[in-house]
Amino acid sequence: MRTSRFFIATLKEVPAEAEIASHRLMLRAGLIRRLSAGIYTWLPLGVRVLHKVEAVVRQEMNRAGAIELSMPVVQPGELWQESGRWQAYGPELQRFKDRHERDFVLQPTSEEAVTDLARSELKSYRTLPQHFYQIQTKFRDERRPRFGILRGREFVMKDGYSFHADLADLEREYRNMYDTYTRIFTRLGLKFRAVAADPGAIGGTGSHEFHVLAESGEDAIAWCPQSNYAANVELAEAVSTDSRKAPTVNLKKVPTPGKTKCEEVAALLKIPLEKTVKAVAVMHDGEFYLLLLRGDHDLNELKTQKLIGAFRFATDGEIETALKCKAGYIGPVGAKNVKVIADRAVAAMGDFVCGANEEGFHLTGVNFGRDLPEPSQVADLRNVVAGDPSPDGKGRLEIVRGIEVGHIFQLRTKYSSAMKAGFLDAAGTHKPFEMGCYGIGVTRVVAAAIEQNNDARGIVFPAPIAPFAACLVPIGYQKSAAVREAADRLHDALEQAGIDVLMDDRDERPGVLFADMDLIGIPHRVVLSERGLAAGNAEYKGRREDKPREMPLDSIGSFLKERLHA
RNA sequence: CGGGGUGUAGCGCAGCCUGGUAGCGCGCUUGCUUUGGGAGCAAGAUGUCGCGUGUUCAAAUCACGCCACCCCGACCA
Repeated sequence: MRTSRFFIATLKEVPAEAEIASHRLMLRAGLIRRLSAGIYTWLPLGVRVLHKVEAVVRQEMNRAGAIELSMPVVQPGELWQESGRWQAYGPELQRFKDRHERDFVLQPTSEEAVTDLARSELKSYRTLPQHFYQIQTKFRDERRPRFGILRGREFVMKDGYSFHADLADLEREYRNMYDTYTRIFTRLGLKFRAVAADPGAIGGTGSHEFHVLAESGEDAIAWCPQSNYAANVELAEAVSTDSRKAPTVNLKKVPTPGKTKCEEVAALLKIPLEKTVKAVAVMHDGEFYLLLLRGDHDLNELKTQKLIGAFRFATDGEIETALKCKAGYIGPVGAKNVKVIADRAVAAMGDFVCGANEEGFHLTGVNFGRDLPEPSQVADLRNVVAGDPSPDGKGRLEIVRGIEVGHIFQLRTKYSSAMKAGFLDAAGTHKPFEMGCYGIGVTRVVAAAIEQNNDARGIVFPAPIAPFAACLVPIGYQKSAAVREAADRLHDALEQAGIDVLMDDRDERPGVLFADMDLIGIPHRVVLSERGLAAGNAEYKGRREDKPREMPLDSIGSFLKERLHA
């Protein structure tokens, strides 16, 4: 391919809308353009990258025994009412009516459509197992689309759905997909990690997320280098190995005017933050709860919800009614008629500091049993932090950030039951399908890969997803017949050898050509110049390398081939 | 959805406070020069100043309303 016949749309200046590296670079390199909030056009260069990712995904899915199909983006609302997701989904689900006033949705995933297909086509255990997948456009009306392609409203996803006669077979396919995903992300050249996850709104039991590791990731992952345990922070169990020590000091009320945060109180009293306890006030079912956490710990809302059910934070008014004290100075001591749940770490504390339930005062030297009753309940309420013991007991946790690019679930019979989708088993009894579902954010993979692979000059594409494998930069193509002839010949030879090469034959100064090819992130670069050609040489440089190296022109082809297959 | 911010040429921005001729850099077009890391000179083209209403002799500029977009939070997979 020649740039003169392609479409290069690089930008020298950075569009103001882009905050993170991948978004900035995708705009600047001319991979995408924004059409509306969270909705992007994929330019020719971007489409090539997208197709490369799709090709790897397709190959590995096929190899794993899944079969590709394609389901409609527009789906009847009826099906969604049947599964219950019409009600369960919030405004994220894009609904609309057709001219006959019938309800439709834009698919955010396709459980309903595929389950509908299965119930009419898969009627016997003999037709099982079956795994259908598609690579399709999805739409979710995100409350806040951001980070360009990373959290857009329209995106491309590989979504696969498997149907099984029993749980054992579902679990077999689940492991198969775990391995397949591991192969896919490895082949894509990404640094990633599979982590235990919360099944969330899709429902079901077992679930793993695949995260590309990147500073800008929206998710926090707890992992243990010693054991390779990994879980989303939402889910990772916080274990406390401390045990409570006997009280050594007396209870004392100290003035802390204006100090409402644990950090401020700790600073004022010159004590470590770990000696303070914060009380988080929440409401559930009209009942007032005080959740006790160590000052340096954060509430895990997911764990809390699992423990007490759907809850919300109490308003200042509710706090004053329940405790007769302004928010900021509340605590468990003397709290009447409220449920107190202590985090495990708090339950192990002695001589701690907490709010006195009196404006402007805190208590020091607080001890359970002596100064207040033991908490009515002790539970895991907090997010794990770096240094916590790993829940498997084999080391200490680190916290890394990741971008979720894949998620596998065991749905079990959530959809098949709701939609009466089942089969006859060998004994002739009707059973609902055991279902699995497996997603990969294809467009998100592109952004995540760039997030993980870039430098000051631009994108550094992993070879498997680079829009072109190599670029050819002839210096003075439009001026020098010698350069032109040599470049044309090399370009054609490389293409014939099956190498995806982009020759930059634009009439631009060398600096422009170099800068663009670097920005676009093509992994291998060959430069031809009059000077080099006179000595029979070409010049090679890898995108990650600093210095180019000279080599004989006629060895470039075989050299590149070797590099590409390395 | 709550809070904050921004809408002026394809992109990045100034002008607005203090109302009166629409500006700069990049990009684009043409010509000449230049040609190994985003060239130089010269000449040009490009604007419903987000939309609407109002105030005024006069609105990019002031007021009100709306819309779009961005950021933080909440929410969500």
